[in-house]
Amino acid sequence: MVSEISTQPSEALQTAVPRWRPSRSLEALQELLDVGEALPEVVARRAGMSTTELHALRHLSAEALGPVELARRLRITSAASSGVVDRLVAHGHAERRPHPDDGRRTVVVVTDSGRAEVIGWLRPMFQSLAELEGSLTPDERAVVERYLTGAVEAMRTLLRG
Amino acid sequence: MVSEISTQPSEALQTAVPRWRPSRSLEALQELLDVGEALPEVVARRAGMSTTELHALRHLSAEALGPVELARRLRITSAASSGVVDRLVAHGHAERRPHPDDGRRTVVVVTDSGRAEVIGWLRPMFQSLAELEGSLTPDERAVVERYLTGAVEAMRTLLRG
DNA sequence: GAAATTTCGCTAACCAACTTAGTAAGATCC
DNA sequence: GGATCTTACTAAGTTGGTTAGCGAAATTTC
Repeated sequence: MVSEISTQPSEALQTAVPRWRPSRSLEALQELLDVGEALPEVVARRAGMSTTELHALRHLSAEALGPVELARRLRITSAASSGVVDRLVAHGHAERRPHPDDGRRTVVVVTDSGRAEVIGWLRPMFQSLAELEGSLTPDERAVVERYLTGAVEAMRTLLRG
Repeated sequence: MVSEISTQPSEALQTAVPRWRPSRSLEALQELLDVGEALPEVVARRAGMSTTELHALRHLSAEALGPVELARRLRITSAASSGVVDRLVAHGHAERRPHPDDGRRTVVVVTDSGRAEVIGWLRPMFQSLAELEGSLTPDERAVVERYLTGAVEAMRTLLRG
């Protein structure tokens, strides 16, 4: 074996990277975002569905929605959302019901199976996170909360810009 | 108009959700993960590439890698990675170079254009985040760091589990 | 040091899940 | 009450992943 991962095979191949010298917490945030992105994919595949379907279940678990509103939240087209709902229904994770007041609309409701699917996979994590939070003093919790909402704001700005 | 988002059209449609009563900071974390997931998609489309390509550029900006190692980090197959590198090269964002010591290997190196692409889009966010962090006292920063690494650990456990 | 095995990067064929485009039905607005 | 908008859907096309498998180079085994 030449080298495990030879990142510096020669000077010529190693370009001058204008490095951030990111602080530890910025690094931790990066890492958090990375696993945060990997996690739904892994969990979804484990549960035999696509990432989008898992997210749809998450949203629908909080409140019943129509396909169009679901599409907006998932940042996909309503055509795609239609297919997502089809697949959820096919797997018994959701049901379509007619909207009582509006003949055009459909209300997508999560079934117990769907809710179990979402909660079952994510509960251990939420438990750990709740514990982690429990280990903080109220003051510390306030600091964390301020940081998190600030980070969300920074990212949202870029999202809109 | 019947209602903006009619979430409770009737009692029959509103299923009994076994609600978390998530704490504020857990909610903030959820939100952070959500925008954290939305952001690469939006930025990538803006830059005219796929999410995977953007992530590839991010990894390659830190260090030059071969397609197989890149694939491992992106959690895709080496076949897919081959295509990712093809597209990056086609857009002038990366170059393939032969590995000096190992005739089988290729080293993928980011070009200036590729680096500009990544940094240009993400810099404003990192700047905001750096500012946010600057507004913390050293003690607070330590708290945040501890929380973030703890959260990463909790999620990583689920990832491996 | 030759043969067997592994690793790397790639191509080909296939497939899942998105997009765009467009339709019909019902609601809303002068 | 006719024009316009909204909702949900279908059909066709595109993108970007997968599995399978190949040749070349490196590594291990005998």
